[in-house]
Amino acid sequence: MYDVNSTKSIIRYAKRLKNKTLREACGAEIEQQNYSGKGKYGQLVEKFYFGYNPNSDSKPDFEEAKLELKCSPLKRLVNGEYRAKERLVLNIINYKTVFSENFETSSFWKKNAHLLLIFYLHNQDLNLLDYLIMLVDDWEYPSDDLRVIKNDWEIINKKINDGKAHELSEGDTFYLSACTKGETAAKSLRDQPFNDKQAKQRAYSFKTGYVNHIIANISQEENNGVYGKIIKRPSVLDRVTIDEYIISKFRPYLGLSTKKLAEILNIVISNTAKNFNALVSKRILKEILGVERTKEIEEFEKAEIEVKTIRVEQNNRIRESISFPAFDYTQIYNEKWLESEMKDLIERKFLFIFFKNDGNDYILDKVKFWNMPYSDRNEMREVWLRTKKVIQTGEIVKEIIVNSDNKAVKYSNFPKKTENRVGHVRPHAINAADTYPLPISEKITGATEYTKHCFWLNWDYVRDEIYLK
DNA sequence: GCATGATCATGC
DNA sequence: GCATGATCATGC
Repeated sequence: MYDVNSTKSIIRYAKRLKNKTLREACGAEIEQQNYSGKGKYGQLVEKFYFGYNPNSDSKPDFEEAKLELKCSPLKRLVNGEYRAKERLVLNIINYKTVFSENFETSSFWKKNAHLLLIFYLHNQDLNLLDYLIMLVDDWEYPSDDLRVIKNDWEIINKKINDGKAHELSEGDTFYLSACTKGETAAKSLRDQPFNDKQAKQRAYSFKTGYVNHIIANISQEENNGVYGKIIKRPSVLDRVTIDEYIISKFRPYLGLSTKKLAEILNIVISNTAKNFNALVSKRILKEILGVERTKEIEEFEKAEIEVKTIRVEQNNRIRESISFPAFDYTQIYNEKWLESEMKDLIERKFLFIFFKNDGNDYILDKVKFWNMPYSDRNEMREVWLRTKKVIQTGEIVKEIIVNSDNKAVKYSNFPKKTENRVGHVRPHAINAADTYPLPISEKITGATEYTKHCFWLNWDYVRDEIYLK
């Protein structure tokens, strides 16, 4: 089979799984398997392909070869490409011991310095024994990634040392994050060393964006050049962190108008677009950070950074609240908050680019990385729960009013801006006829679909908590 | 002036 | 053709 002392031998043996299913690759005994739960696939591979019993040791799975085995699902996009279905969850963070660790000697590094990765194509219609294994390879971190990951690890450790384990968020970090682990909030509470408050159990994980980068590397898709890097030389990150580096790149352009910036950076965009500033700022972002126009910013993709462009008026008023993508009513109906798309979204790291009105034009004013504090995420949870309730009851329409243009305007029961300091729900569609299906028919109208809506961050929240802070 | 519903240009 | 990242429009 393979030599447990030889990294090469293990990897070679693992690669034979490619283009097979577990049913094909393992003996008949796998048919009688009796494993369950989320890590089931990995357990089956360990037991029936590699022939050892799964453990939850602090050591790597292949101790002698210092290799940690990880199995993770892929999904297929409409255009036929493959992407990570979810983040890659690594070892659990033991709040009581990690605070005294150094990165180099940490439980994270001891276990995960060298990964053996098996990516299979998830398909909810199939038995998991019949999932097709698409990619198998080992993974060691490129030096620029490793610098970011080490800094991420230190950010997480600092928060635990500051007695803020309960406030940890995926948005605190770039590639390596502290993701929640466990079915329900109550079941997963743990003690932390420097605060009496219990904290949700969390595990180190690689963000989905970072896993996509690993996949692209392994399958050598990256050679077709979809990504452009900000960090050209990894040693840059010896002196500054990645966020400091990015902010410093903006500094020479602060105070310049969009018009001037477009001129300097040779950007031609018709100014009739509602997202004119956003398009300009995206282009500016790439020009300033030295990324080709046609390419995506690699570090932003890996860290799943949400870029938001904001116009600020002279009196600091921000005219518009901040939208997110339209949500799927049925999805929210079936989700729990902890596994919800919205929780994922607001736990992300944001890059806010503020343009301020100086009377004539909008001036590049402030550039700021931000992620939502713990208490505000809890408020957003209330907005989400209220939204879910409205969908569940089917009581969506509050009233329909015919306006002066003889058009019917629908008013909903979704959470309003006045109800919550942080966020609200409003339409986000091409027009009122642009809808998504409802899981429960609308009570008053009987409609089975409803105008697309999304969650918004309140404009005054953005002003007070992000722009002015 | 603000809350809330409606809508638009762009790019993939 | 549709999602995205926004801004516009109306009425109180």
